[in-house]
Amino acid sequence: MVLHKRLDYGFNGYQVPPTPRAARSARRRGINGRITDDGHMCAFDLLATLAGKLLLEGESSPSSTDMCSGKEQYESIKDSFKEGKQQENKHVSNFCNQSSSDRSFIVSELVLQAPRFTNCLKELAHTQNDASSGPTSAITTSECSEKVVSAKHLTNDESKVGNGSFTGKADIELFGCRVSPGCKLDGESNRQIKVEPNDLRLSICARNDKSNSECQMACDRKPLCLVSSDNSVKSLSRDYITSDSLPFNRENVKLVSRDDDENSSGCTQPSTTNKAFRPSSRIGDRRIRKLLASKYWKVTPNLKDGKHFKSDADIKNVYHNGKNDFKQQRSQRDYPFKKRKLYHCSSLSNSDGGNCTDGMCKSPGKGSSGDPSASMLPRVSGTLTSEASEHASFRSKDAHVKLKIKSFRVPEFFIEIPETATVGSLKKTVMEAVTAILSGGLRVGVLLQGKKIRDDNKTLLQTGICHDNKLDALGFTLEPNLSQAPPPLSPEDHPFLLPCDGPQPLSRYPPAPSTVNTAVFRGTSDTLPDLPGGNLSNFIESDHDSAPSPPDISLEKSTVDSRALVTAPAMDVEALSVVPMRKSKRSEAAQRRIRRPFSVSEVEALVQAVEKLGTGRWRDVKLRAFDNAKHRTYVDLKDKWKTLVHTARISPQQRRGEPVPQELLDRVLTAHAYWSQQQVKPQFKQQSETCRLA
DNA sequence: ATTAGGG
DNA sequence: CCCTAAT
Repeated sequence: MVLHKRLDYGFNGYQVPPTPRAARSARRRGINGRITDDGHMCAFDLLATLAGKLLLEGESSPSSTDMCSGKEQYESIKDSFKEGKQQENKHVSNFCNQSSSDRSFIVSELVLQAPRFTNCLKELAHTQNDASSGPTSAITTSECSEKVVSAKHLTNDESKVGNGSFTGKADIELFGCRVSPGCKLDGESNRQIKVEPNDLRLSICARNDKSNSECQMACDRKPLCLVSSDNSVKSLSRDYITSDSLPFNRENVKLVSRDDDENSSGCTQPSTTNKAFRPSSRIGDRRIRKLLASKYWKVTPNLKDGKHFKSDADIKNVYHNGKNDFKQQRSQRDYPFKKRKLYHCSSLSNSDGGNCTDGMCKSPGKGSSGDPSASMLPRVSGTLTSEASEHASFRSKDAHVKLKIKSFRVPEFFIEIPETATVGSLKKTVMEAVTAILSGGLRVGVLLQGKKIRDDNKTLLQTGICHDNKLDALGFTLEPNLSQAPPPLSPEDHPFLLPCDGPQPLSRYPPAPSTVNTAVFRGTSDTLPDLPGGNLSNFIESDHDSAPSPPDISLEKSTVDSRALVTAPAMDVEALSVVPMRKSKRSEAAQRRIRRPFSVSEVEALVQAVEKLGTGRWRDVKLRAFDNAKHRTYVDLKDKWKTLVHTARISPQQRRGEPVPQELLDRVLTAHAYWSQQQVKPQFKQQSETCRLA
C-alpha cells in the first residue's frame, strides 16, 4: 500500500498543481495508444532504413501505474477514513492504493516585520526553524486567526538556526481526525508544529501536556510581538511562535502594514498605509483582521484550482525508515502552470465597499458584485511603513519591511506501508519521515523576482526588497543544509530516456504488499545520504527529466542553491517564489513557466519520435518520448519541433543556444519534409509508400 | 483534450 | 513559451 503525501517546503499559497488530468489520462491512454502507431510507421521506418538511418524500434515502457488517482480518490479516502476514524488500530487499508497526490503540508504561518535596512529576511524564516528546533519553540497553525510576529528587533546575532533534531510527541491528524501518537520523541519540548494540507491534516505536536497553544516560554530571547486575530498581543520569545490559526492559507508571505503592534493590516498601497490606520482604533483594526481571517476561511476550502504548485524536483530522496527498504515513486507532478483562480478574495460581504479595507485584497471589479472568484488574495503584499523610496534621506531606522509568512510546506515524500499496518505505525512512519526532514538542517534562501539573493550582507534596502513592487516577487525557499548535502546529480549527466531505452526500471513500481514501511522523499537526492546507491540510480534515472536544472541557474548557483530541499533550482523560482498577484494587470494570469531549453538528448528523442509518428500527433510523441518528462507538454514538443525546423533551415551562425548536432537537424528536415508530404496525400500513405519502398 | 498556428 | 481557435 502506498500513501503518497506531498509535502512541500516553501512559502505556500503557491502550490504546485496536481498532475493535470491530461497527463494522467494521457498516460493511461498512452499504453494502449502506442500500439496502434506501428501500423503506419513502418513506411517511414523503411525509408529511414534505406537512408541509412536505423530507427530503433522501441516501445516506450508503460508508465508505472499511477499510485495516485487524483482528487476524486482522495475524497473517497477522506470519506472512508472519516467513517473509521474512531478505531485507533483500524487497519489502514482505507488508504490502500490511494493517495492524495498533491497535498501539501503547511507548517505554519507567521508574519514578520524586519527592519528594511538590515538583511534579516532569512532570519525571519529562521524564526521558523528555530521554532522547530529550539527547546521551547512552538509552531502551531490552527484555524481562523492571523498571527503577526513583529520581528523588528531581530538581528543577525540572534538568528542562529538551530538544526537540532526534531523531537517531541507526535500527534497526527488525518482528515481532521486526530489519531494517537504513534511515536514519541524526546518530549520535554513545548514545540508544536502542525502541518496541515488542505484536507488531510497532519499535525505534529511536540508539546507540553500542560500547556497547549497558550504555553508561555521563559525565554531570554528577544521578544516578539504576536498578534492574533482577536487582536490580542503577546510578547513572545522568538522561538515561541504559536497560533491557533488556520494553516494553509493561500498566501505565503504577506506584508503587513503596521507601525507597531497596532494598526496591523495588509495594506498594499502605501497611500493607505499608516496614516489611514493610525487613527483607527484597535477595534477597527480587529475588525479588519477578522475580516481577513474569515475571508481566508471562506475561500480556502473551496479552492479548486488552488492546487499545489510544487516543483518537479523529481530527483527524489529516499528516506530510510529503519528497514532496508527503499522505494521510488514516479513523479506525479505535472505543472503546466495554467491560469488559476486561486486565492480568491471573498468580497468581504461588501461591508467595506467591496474592497478589503486593508488593501491586501483589492477586489478587482467584480468584487463588489459578490463574485468571490473575481478576485484573488495576493500571496505577498507589502507596504512600506515609511515613504522610503521617495524620501530616502528621511528614512528612519523605523522603516521596516513587514512580511508575513503564512506557511511553509514540508517537502513531498511518500510513505509506503503494508495494509496490515496499524494507524500507529503509519503515524510513526510519517513522524520519522517528517523528523528526518526537519532535523536535517535547513537553510533559507531568498528569492527576489526569481533570482536568488546570495549576498547575505546586502540590506533589504539595497536589494530592493523594501520596495513595494519588489515585494511582489519576493520568495523564500527552504533548502537542506549545505553541510549535509552532497552535490546533486545533474540531470544533464543522465542520458535522456529514449523510447528505445526499454521499460522503466521496475523499481519505479510499488513494492510487494509485504514490504515494510517506506517513506520516500521527494527532495533532492542528497538530502538523505543513507540510501542504497543502486536504487538511487534507478530512481533518478527514471525521473531524470523531472528535475531539470536549467543552465542559467545551475551554472550560476554552483552547488548550494541547486540543493533546494523541495525543488530543483528552477522550480524554486517557479513554484516557490511568491508571485505578484496584486496590482498587476495580469494578476490573475498564471506565471509564465520557466524556460527550459531542450537538451540535445531531448531533441534526439523528439526527432526520433517524430520520425516515427509524424508531425501531427504530438500527444503520441509526448507519450512515446516524453512520457516521464512532466515539464514537456505536447504543445511544448510541437513548439520545439517548430523551432527545430526553423533552426535547421537557418545558417549555423544564426543559431543560438546549445548547438544541436547537424545530424539531428538533418533528420529534422528529412522527417519534416516527409511528413509534410504525407499530409498532402494521407489516403495513400500506407499503400503507396509500401509500394515505393518495395 | 488535442491540434495548428500566430504572437 | 503563451494564447486561441477549431476540432
